[in-house]
Amino acid sequence: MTFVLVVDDDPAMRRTLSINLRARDYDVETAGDGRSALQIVDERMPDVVLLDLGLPDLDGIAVLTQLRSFTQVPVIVVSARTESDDKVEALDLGADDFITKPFSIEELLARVRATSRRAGREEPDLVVEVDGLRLDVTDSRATRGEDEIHLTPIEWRIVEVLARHRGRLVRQADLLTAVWGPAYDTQTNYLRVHMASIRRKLEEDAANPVLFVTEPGMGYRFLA
Amino acid sequence: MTFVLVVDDDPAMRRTLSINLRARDYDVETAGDGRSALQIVDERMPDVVLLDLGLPDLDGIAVLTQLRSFTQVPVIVVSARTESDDKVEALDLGADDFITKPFSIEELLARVRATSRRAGREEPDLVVEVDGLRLDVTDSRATRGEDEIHLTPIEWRIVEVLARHRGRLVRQADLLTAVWGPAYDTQTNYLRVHMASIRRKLEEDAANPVLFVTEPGMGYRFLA
DNA sequence: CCCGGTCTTGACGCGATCTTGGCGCCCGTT
DNA sequence: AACGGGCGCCAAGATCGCGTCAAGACCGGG
Repeated sequence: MTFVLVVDDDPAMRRTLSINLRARDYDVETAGDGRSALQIVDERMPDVVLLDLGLPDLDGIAVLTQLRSFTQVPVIVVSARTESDDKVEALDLGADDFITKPFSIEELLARVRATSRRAGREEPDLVVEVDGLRLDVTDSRATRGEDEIHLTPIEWRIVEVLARHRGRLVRQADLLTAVWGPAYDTQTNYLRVHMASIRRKLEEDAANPVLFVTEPGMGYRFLA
Repeated sequence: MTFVLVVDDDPAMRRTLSINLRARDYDVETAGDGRSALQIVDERMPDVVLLDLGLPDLDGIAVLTQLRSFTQVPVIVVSARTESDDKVEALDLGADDFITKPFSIEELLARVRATSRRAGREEPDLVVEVDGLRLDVTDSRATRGEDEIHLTPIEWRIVEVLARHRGRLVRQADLLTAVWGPAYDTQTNYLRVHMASIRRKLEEDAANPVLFVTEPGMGYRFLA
């Protein structure tokens, strides 16, 4: 998932952007001033930064300069001022794009897409290894030693959800909606059947599961 | 020296931009319509293209689409229309930046600098060799031993995407958007047909593919 | 204007995958 | 001891996804 940092001193703007970005499946963090923005970038390294120029403490331009001193993170500068000088300065300082308020959410999203696409962003794989078994969830690849293990799409989706909540209980309802969508039938045994085949493929001893354990009446849990 | 292609139907605009760009030591070529623009890009491969949307023959959007079908050259779209839809469309089609008329020459120059700077991180040639087969993706050339193998534009785009993610699973949706743009039809068999012809040309035994393997329900994977 | 290459679109068959219903076991409750 | 909920398991049938083929649309060049 793409991680976007929104830097703006106006809480309403932060809120609007957050809601819209999250609705498109972006992971969003916000900052209201330059210092916290720099800190967040340093700690969490976003995929894209939306940077408003009018900040209370540091000038946006100063933030950009400091950002560029330690990272190449893609930055889209947002500004109410349309003066050309601002744009020139921002772009020359290393901004990747520039957008003036007011703007449509669609345009912003398009610029975010374009920018993160250019940056060739790649998220690190979600990989789980336990004795011989290796599960690369993002790559949908499972191996035990040298042997490839083939999982079907549905099996991967189940494993993925469980792996993302590694160690924690995932309720049946959550698992069902995650894999089959919200319109699933409560009274099915989808899970029982598919969990069985997952265990056959991934467990050493499918009859005594160690990795994929069931919590009767509640759900399943992936131990790694 | 940076080589810029200016595409605009207004001779006065071409002239103004040329003068200003040349004054900054850019090498400039101009085109007044879409066809000649495409031809120039094909023959001389500029470092940056300034593309006006209002062209006499082809729509600027159409030019952009065609450009993107054979090159990743950085494109800055210039338009008099400020409607957000235009921007969204242009950016999603692969434009690198968007600027609306009227603009100051300084802003334009800054965007040109920013765009060509970004493009400057150039990638090494992508060449794959496996037994007799040699795929030079950057060059769009394929050979087996001494024999040239001809791939069509779409086939190259598919191969390119897969080769860039060599060994990793590329999901159908990603492949589709990479080749046909974001507005693809989910229920199509583009991929099936084109993968078939790619295999006929590149695999030793097309019926038992070794290089381009399919992961049913998920996507394709290029093994090298 | 025709022609060759390319891309799209629909249809079909086959194998993999998913669904569905039923059965038996374990275990806690009555 | 009987019962029932919850689960693993199985196997048959339905469905899906893919490769394949062929016909038509489209496009650029001669």
